Amino acid sequence: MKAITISDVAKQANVSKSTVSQYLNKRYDYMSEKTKERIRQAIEELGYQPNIVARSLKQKSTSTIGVIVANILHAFSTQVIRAIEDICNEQGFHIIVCNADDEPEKEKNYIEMLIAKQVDGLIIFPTGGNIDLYKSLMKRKYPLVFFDRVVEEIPASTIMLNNEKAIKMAVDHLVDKGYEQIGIMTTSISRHVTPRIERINGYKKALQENNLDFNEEYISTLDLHHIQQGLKEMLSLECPPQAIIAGNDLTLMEILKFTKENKVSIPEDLAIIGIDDVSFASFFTPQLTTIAQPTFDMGKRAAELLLNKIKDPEYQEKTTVYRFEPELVIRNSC
Amino acid sequence: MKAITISDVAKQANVSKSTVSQYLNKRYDYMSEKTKERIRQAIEELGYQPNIVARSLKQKSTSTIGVIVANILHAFSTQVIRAIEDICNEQGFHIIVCNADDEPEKEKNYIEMLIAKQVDGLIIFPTGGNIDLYKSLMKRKYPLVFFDRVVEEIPASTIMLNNEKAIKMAVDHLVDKGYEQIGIMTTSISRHVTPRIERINGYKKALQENNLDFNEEYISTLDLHHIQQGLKEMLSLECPPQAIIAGNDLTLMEILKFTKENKVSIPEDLAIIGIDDVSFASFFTPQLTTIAQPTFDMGKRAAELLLNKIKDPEYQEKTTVYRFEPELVIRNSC
DNA sequence: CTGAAAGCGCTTACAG
DNA sequence: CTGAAAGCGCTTACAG
Repeated sequence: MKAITISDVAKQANVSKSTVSQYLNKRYDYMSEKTKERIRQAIEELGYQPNIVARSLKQKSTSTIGVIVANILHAFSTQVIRAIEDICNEQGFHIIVCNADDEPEKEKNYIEMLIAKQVDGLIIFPTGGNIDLYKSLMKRKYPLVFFDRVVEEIPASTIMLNNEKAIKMAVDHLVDKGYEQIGIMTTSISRHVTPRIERINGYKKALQENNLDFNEEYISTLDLHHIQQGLKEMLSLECPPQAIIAGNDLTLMEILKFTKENKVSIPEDLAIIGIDDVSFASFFTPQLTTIAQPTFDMGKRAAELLLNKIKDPEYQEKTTVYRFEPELVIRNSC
Repeated sequence: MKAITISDVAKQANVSKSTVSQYLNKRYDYMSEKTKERIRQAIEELGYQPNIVARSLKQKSTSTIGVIVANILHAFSTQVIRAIEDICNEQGFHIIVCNADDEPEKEKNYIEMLIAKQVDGLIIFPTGGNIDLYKSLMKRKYPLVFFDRVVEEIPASTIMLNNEKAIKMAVDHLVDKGYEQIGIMTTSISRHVTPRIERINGYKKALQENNLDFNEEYISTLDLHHIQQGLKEMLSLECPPQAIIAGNDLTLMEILKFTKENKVSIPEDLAIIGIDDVSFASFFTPQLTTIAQPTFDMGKRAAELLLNKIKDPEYQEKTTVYRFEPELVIRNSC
């Protein structure tokens, strides 16, 4: 079974390929009704479907964008992808999603592969490990939007949560509730991942603003599988924290596993507030107070920005970092 | 900034395009070391990247497969996608993921779009609403694997959970624990979604095998946003069930929301067992007993099957429906 | 060991 | 109102 091409349609309809192509692209300017009808019929009879690869080669545009997330295990990534997909779908774009697993090497391969596949633009949660590559993309004016992480030196549009505000909301809420020894846990910052850094800095600032003492031992930045151990140590301090801020969903889940196994009751023994509004927050026992990110809006904006850049290469944005506001969802875990 | 093409490289290296192409495709058979080296250098100096769109047009293969899930909100879908991606990545394939939202119309558009984009094969969680289209794919021998849903009349390879066994494990476990009034809730079966149908049937069978009475009122198949109401009604029966089987993760979450809001305690007032091992099962209070699906293996198999078919169009499989075995994870909710 | 030529399936500027 | 021709960037069978 050979594929049907535009030539077959042209032959069947007794017109030239050019005319069929005009028809397909709805450039009917001067096309006679009869011709249109003949082509329509031929297409139907043959079950013709245009080959988009051929069109892409000629037009130098694939109507496809690449999305490279740092770690697909965070529910945050999934939600953002969903939002991006929604917007792209409305505009006839497809997305190819890749998961860099926080490894610069994988990220590099994916970027190169996606470019070779001629995607029209890229949304990247950058690992931060490929500065030269990012730079060359910028120089080539490749449509590019960064997500969730700022890369110093690279003036690409970047979608971010207002992380300092998020932490400040968490600290302020805990203070309101009467807590003074407040700890923070998040996943490793060895690669200087922006949100984690900003959350730690925001934490220090917020303590100051509330005139609370800062205690280095109340900060933990560990790999996922060391978090439970880290929490154990923090709780064994002479003066352990009364409340913990979980820096993201996976960290929160590790903390909850620990409290469950060790019968630490929330919030009596330990108050908890998490960043990222996890799916089970509302029916967990106790119901979990969280700082929600506007994931859908953030993904939507990233997609819109990128599509604008793709459609108009001269498109100039005003700012380069777009900050989104977090929301405090008060429940019962603190 | 014009893109660098194979002609530029050829010129720079003082060889023909053919030779560069041979080099790129590692057909070094008789290529002299000197030529190789010159080409290598030219590529490096120019920063050349092959245009895969052009190659695809010529080779009639895009090294890309399409995955259309019925509903991306089920964690099951996400996990399966992850597994598919892992396998594809190993073999140099990319995936384009689409979400049909359980709407046949959307599914149809996606299938046609993906074919127009010349994907090499398709993994579909079929809505069941496009029989003719599925048939035409089969006739054209388009590499195709169905997932999670059987479509009668279409003899495509299909990856399935052993749903009857899953339910039987759930019922048996509940019976072991002394429960006799066992209900089941799942999302709507109006479109004859296989797993839901099989789960309901398996439920009836399992009751019989355990010599339990069957009560029509203990079966609920409702849209997600009516589940809480449905549960309320079931619990208001004169003789309400003592245990409920949740047919999937989203159903389980609705049930848990209800029990939380109405202070129904688990398992004292109501025992619960869920199909799909939700992320919070191990640290929920009480810890949730579930029937886990081997999602990773299932996704992996789907990808392997499809890739085999793509590589060898004559590839003949033995069976057409592949059943995977569920696993009972005993915790404390029943 | 390497090159010239044809062709993949489209689109588009131009001619008539 | 419609068609012939060139070209997008590759690959490949064949010739030498």
